[in-house]
Amino acid sequence: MTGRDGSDWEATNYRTHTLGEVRDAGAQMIGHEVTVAGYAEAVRGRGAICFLMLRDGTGHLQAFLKKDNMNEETFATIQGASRESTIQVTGTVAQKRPPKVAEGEPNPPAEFEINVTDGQVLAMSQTPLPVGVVDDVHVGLDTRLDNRHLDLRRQHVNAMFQLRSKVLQYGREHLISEGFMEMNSPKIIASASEGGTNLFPIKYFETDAYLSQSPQLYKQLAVLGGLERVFEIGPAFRAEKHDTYRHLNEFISFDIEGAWMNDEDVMCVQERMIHHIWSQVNANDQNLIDMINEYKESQNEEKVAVEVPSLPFPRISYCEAIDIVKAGGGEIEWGDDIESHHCDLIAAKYPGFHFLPKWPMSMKPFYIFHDENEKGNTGGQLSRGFDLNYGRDEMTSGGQREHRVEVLEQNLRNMDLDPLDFTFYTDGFRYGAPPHAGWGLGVARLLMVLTGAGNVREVVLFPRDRSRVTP
RNA sequence: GCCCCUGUAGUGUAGUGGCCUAUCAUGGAGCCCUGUCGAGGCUCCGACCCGGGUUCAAAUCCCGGCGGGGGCGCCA
Repeated sequence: MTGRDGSDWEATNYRTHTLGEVRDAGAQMIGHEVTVAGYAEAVRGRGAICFLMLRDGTGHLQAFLKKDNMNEETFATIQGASRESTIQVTGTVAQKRPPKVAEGEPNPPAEFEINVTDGQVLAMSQTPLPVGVVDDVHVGLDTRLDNRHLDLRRQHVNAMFQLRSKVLQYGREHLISEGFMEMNSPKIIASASEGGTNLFPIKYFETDAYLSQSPQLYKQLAVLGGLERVFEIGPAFRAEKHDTYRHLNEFISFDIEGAWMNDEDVMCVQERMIHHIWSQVNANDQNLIDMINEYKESQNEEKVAVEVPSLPFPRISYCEAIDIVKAGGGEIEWGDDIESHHCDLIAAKYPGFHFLPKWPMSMKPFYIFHDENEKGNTGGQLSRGFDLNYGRDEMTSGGQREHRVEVLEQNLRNMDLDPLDFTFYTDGFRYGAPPHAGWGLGVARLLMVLTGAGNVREVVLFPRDRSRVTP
């Protein structure tokens, strides 16, 4: 049986063929008996015949039911099924009667259908649907998320999550090709791993613990332990009361860390990975992009195009970025954070992917490396920390890490943190430590770019934000 | 935490103190027709977030609560 993307699926007890398979290979299957199953997208016809439009994960196919050809009761049950009910039918593949075309118009390519001889309703759908699956009415995001199980059946939404899976696949694929290995770090941690951000406290037996805000310190320990090149795709939790289109309190972070590398080295890894992802999507997944665009068109939204970015991505150092913002009329001084409205000014010049390397050390966490000889134009200490932005939005934050344990401990003290709270981490540096670097990328942010989604919640299955913990 | 906007059938909307017995689309129920194909035709169903207040009169104005959206802040 042919599955999604042409993959080979074993027949199951519920179907011998997928709908997409009959749709595509119907010409060779005419007269063959098949059993298929799917959701009832439409059930038309109330007389002696009935058209049942079925949908499964591979596509749509019409089933044609005639009272004379089957058990009367079975016919009546299927004819009376509500939209989205799951239905299994058995019948023979036939060529569909061609539609009437105007004089002189070319005949459309042959289509196929199933002449049903038997079937059953597997589960009847309740009516009315809280979210129409094929209806051309706009649905608010909140309603959609409350009914994600149905929202997900909508073609363009489904396509977004297929695309998400592809992006992760291509990203993995690329990193593995560069010698990175996949790892997992604990999500239950004993103390604030970095300070700064707010953690979710949890009860861990008789002691207090927190949900991990980042795999940062653990992936470094793995590298120090000799794994050299690691990556992790996993959840990160932030207890911040933000409420924007791009923040969530639980998100999937795509992290890497590599030994014997500096900030520039890992920026190169990242741009090669993103280039690979875009190239692969461009080559293999235009059908998913088309589904998304089909919907955008119906809503009069701007369509998305997968433009493979050229390498290398522009590098705009923090100092340069400040100059650009100032030249654009923005109010900013060296040492200030580059905020969203500042990013708009930079994005006007660099609309696509661009790195922002060499931030002031004072703005970066204690584990970021700095070279005492690298100072900003006002004399402030620079770091080897960088961001990757797409337009106004931050995708990644990364950098070379501090591998000198005495500097690490001094950095902690400089940031009012107690080195004694971090011995689980700093101990890893006491017996020789390779210089290393890495980054963390927000998967959903990347998906927003690729799908043109205006809200990060659209590309996260069950988003967790300030006011949503269900479903 | 701050500011602005907003809440009408299952869904998405129209509505600017009396023209509201509340619009339209989609949907649901049913009938007719039917090898339809975004099927079509007809009938019906279905809503003003909650609680106060102003007024002769409130979906509409005011206050509070709850929900939603946007912006800011916060944010390795």
